[in-house]
Amino acid sequence: MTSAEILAKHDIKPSLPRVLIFDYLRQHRTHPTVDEIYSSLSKRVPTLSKTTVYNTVKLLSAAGIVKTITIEEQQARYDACTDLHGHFLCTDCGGVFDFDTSLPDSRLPHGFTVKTQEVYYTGSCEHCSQKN
Amino acid sequence: MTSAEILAKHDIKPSLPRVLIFDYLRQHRTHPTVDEIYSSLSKRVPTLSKTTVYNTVKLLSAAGIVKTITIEEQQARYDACTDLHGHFLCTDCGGVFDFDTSLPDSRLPHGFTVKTQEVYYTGSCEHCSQKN
DNA sequence: TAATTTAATTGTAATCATTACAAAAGTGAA
DNA sequence: TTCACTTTTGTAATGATTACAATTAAATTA
Repeated sequence: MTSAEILAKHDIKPSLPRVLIFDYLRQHRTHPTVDEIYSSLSKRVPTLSKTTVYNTVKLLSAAGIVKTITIEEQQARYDACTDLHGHFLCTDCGGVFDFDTSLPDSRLPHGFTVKTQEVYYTGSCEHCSQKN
Repeated sequence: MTSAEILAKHDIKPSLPRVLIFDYLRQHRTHPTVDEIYSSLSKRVPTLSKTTVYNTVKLLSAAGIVKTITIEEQQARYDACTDLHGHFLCTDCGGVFDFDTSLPDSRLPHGFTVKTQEVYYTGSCEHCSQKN
């Protein structure tokens, strides 16, 4: 399914900036920050505003078609893959990697309603582990 | 074990501000922010600096006796309880609640070394679920 | 104890990600 | 075209965090 179709299905008008940003996230599974999205796209679309990137990732995240990754204090990252998987932050090189995971077995307090579930690990990636 | 003893055991000199801050976190299991810690303690210790709170929670977190909770974009929260449990952010009222959880069954890429593991859920707490 | 070194704390000033907001541009209907 | 509405943009705030230099406190040495 095209990005425009997915946006439309979620009642988001598939304007050019929105399609570009969503496309970028679907094609770059590196958990980019707003700055990375903006820097890459503004080369091809010089009129793009960073505010639009902020607005759009918030919109896509609220619609549930993009996940906001808050594994770092400094800035948020975004992921268009909403299938179940964990995120691993290498505190040496700063990279964020996917890993396979189940959901944990959780007992929530009574009456709580779940919207999102995230599994975050930190440590050292293979490359940085070897250097230490 | 007293806070001072725990600090000493981790080679952290138990200065007054450090003991106060660690004590505060051990007694207030509400996942306070730096601002909340500072506001509460500065009433009794007017000379306390917010920078010291930042320095100290970073120090305690690096020592592994405090967990940094990055479930929100806006600001970090801190938790002196390092036993296994999940954190639930109510996106309506902003509260952060503990819940019982196992660790998920994860397959990490080869060679990765794990330092911390976090399970974050978002949604609505019981109180806010009822209002909706 | 006094002098000296080292570590911890403080206050202020930056930094920088994010948001607020109002103006400009785009879109669609009548 | 004109009007109403939505989206985008640029700039200016906001606010959490960090950098840094100065002060204070603690530990060490003579």
